[in-house]
Order: sequence, then structure tokens, then C-alpha cells
Amino acid sequence: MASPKTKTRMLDAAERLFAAHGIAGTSLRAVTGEAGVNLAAVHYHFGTKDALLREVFARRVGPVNEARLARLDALEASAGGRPLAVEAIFTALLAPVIEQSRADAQQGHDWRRMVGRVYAEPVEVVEPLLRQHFAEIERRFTAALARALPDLPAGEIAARLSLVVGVLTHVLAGQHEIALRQHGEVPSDAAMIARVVGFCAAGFRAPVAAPRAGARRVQTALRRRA
Amino acid sequence: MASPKTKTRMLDAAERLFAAHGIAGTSLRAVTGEAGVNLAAVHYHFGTKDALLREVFARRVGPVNEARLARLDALEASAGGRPLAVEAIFTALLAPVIEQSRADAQQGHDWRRMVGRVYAEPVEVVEPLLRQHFAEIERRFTAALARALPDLPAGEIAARLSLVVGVLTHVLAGQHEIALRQHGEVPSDAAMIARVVGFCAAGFRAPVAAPRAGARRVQTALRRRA
DNA sequence: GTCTATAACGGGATAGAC
DNA sequence: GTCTATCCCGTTATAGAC
Repeated sequence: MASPKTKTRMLDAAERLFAAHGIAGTSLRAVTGEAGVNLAAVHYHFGTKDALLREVFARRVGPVNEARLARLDALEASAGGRPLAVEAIFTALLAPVIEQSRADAQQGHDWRRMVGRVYAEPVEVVEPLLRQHFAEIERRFTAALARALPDLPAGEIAARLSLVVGVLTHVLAGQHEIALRQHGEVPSDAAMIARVVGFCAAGFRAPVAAPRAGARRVQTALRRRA
Repeated sequence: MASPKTKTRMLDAAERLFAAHGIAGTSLRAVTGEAGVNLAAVHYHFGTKDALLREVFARRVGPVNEARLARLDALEASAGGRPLAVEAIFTALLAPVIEQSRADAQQGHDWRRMVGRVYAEPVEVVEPLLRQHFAEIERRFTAALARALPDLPAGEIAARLSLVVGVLTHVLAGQHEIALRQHGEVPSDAAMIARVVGFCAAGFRAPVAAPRAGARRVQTALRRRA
């Protein structure tokens, strides 16, 4: 256990380097160098760089998504068919990833930025990963939110959930913590979860916005200028 | 004007390729190839790849940020010292970038994803860009929000503004539109701005959240398991 | 200001010994 | 399962002709 297996060491190294320098910015030589293994080992264990990325991603996201669904299951079971509170739904969505990533980070496995960064990769890289891991999550949480907010149109729920994903990837990418540290704050897990949940729940409860009348004029003016 | 200058063509090509494949994933060969110019031209006009990125970024973000500040100036001038509405502040922050990027996108210049992607680049690349372009924006809009929401602690304003940045970069990166299109929706500029502004304003008005009592137990259990 | 040619190096991937 | 050695190509950057 003091010296993990070759494959694990490569996953750890790739996770760290992907987070720090991006996927394209990380060479397999850097991965094997950091893991202290030979360059050829990565091809033996994973085949290609892309397959390595898929394993790095699935190792962390898989368990987190199981925890999310288990938490939502438990909430719905104890609610006995009644709609859930929006805050409870978002806590089930956000808390597992933040708690688990923080716990792993304390052991040197900082995979939050890796996950956050994957969302910024080219679509051909991201889409297979997201389709595989998040289809069920999106389906279940959209349904729960629809029951919790019956007055919100289905399209609006999907649209706002996408904004929540934006908040979460930003937090995962570490940008939120950077901003906090610039103001001398280092929040606890619980405080950060509470803030993000409160922000997103309030955002979801906002009335459906109608475009302002003035917006069209501005847009037209811009089009003319360009 | 039918065939722009070499330098402009390279900026256009780099903008498109950075958006599609990321910074590290875009080679100077690809840029000059797409621009139809010689490989050496990029070094003549920009010197290094990093300088090219800085020019690509500044060309779009500079004017947008000027428009944001001008819009905030106009709001504050007409308010005569009284606090602004939160929605008006966020509209001044969000509308210029969405409107201007959409107008440019209709002419084939799709730089939204380029800007959104820059936020996911390694810190040593991003931080100089953000420091140069967003210090004034953050200062001015934080001050306006603090006057609009006098009961919100200063740290909370900074923290929530960082979440708004997360929403905006997600929208700019194009993820929000992808999610919408999966549900058959293609919103207008004005509708998207109204939705994002409404979401963020409601999130900002949320009561300051206190961590739930149960959160500590969960965190401790996770730490034990790991 | 734009070109060709090339330097100097790093990239992913693979073959085959051990 | 891990190693060495190597292939072949792409990378940024530069030198110097035009």
C-alpha cells in the first residue's frame, strides 16, 4: 500500500497532470515520468491516451454519481411520493461530489479540477464521457425538480439545470476557491455546499423571465454596427 | 475587405481553432493552414504562440468590457446616487458579451467558446489575462452590488459573484446552448439574457445560508471511509 | 512582408527482448 | 508485466532568400 500498483500510479499521475495542464497539454511521457514507470507501460495498461482519460474520469465520477442517485433515492423513499424541497434535491446533487473530492484531496488526490476541466475539452472528447455518466443523473434530477416546481415549464427546468451545471463545474474547476482566497476566506465543505445550494435553489425559484422590450433594440443596433 | 489582411486572418483562424480544440490542442501549423498563410507569418506578426493568444483574447474582451463599464456608468448616472436594481447590474454585466458575441457569430466569428475555454486553461496562462482585463470589472460591479444589497456581507458578494462568473463562462463555452438544443429549444438573445439575469439575481437575493447540522457527520463519515 | 528550408525537439505508438 | 530502442510524425521557432 505504500507503493501502489503501476496502473494506479499512472491514474494518479494522469489525474494530477490533466488537472494542472489540461488533456492536450499533458504528454504520456509526463504521466509515466511522474508515475515513475516506463513510457511503454501506459500503452500496455490503457492502449491509448484517450482510453487513459476515460479511466481517469470514470474512476472518480462513477462512485460520485452512484452516491448522488442513492441520496436521491433515499430522499424520495422517505418523502413517500410527495415532492421534495428544491434545496434537498440540489444537496443530493452537489454534496457528494464536493465532499468526496475534498476527502480525496486531503490524501493528495485532487481530481476536482480534472473533472471541471473535462467540460472545457473539445466536444468529441467530452460528449461520450458525459453521455455515459450523466444521462441517468440528468433524467432523475430533472424529474425530481419537475415535481418540486410544478409551475415551471419543462424546458425551463432543463435550461436552469444547465446553469446549475455551470456553477458546479466552476466550483469544481477551483475558480470559486481562488476567488474566495483572494478575499481571505477558506470556507468549510458545509459552508460552500450551503452557499451553492442556496444560490441555485433561489435561482430555480425565480419567476420565468420575459425578455425586456429594450433588448431587441440593442441587438438590432449591434447588428447594424458590426 | 473581401480578403482581410494576413494578421486579421490569423486572428480569426486562431480564435476559431482555440474554441474548437483548446489552446494546447491547436498548433500554429493549423492556424496558418486555416488562415491560408505561411507558417512563418505567425512568428513575424506575433512572435510566440502565447502572444497570439493574448491578442486573440484582447481583441474581443477589450471592447466587451468597455461596453460593460459604459453601461454601468450610464445606469449609475441616471440613478443619481441611489442603489441600482440587481437585475439591471447583471444585465449590464451579461448583455454586452452575449449580444456582441452573437452579432459576431452571425458573421462567422464565434469567439464565445474561445473565451469560455480560456477559463479552463492552466493558471499560468489564465491569470495574467484575467488580471489585465477583469480587475476593473470586478471592482466596479462588486461595488454596485454592495450598494444594491446592503445586508449582504462583502465576502458573500464576492463569493456569489464568482458563482455568476461560473454561469457566464458556462453559457459562453456553449454548454448551455447544447443543453437547450437537446430539448429542441433555440432561444433568442433576449430570452437567454433574461433567463440568466433572472437566475443570477434570484441567487444573489437568497438568504445567507447556514451550513446544515447534518453536513459535518457526512463529512466525517467520508473521511473515515477513505 | 512573405516565402522556403531547416533546426531542434517532443509527441504517440509499437516491436521485441527479458 | 516491464523494459529498451526506435519509428514516424508534428511541434515551435529561426535563418535567410526574395
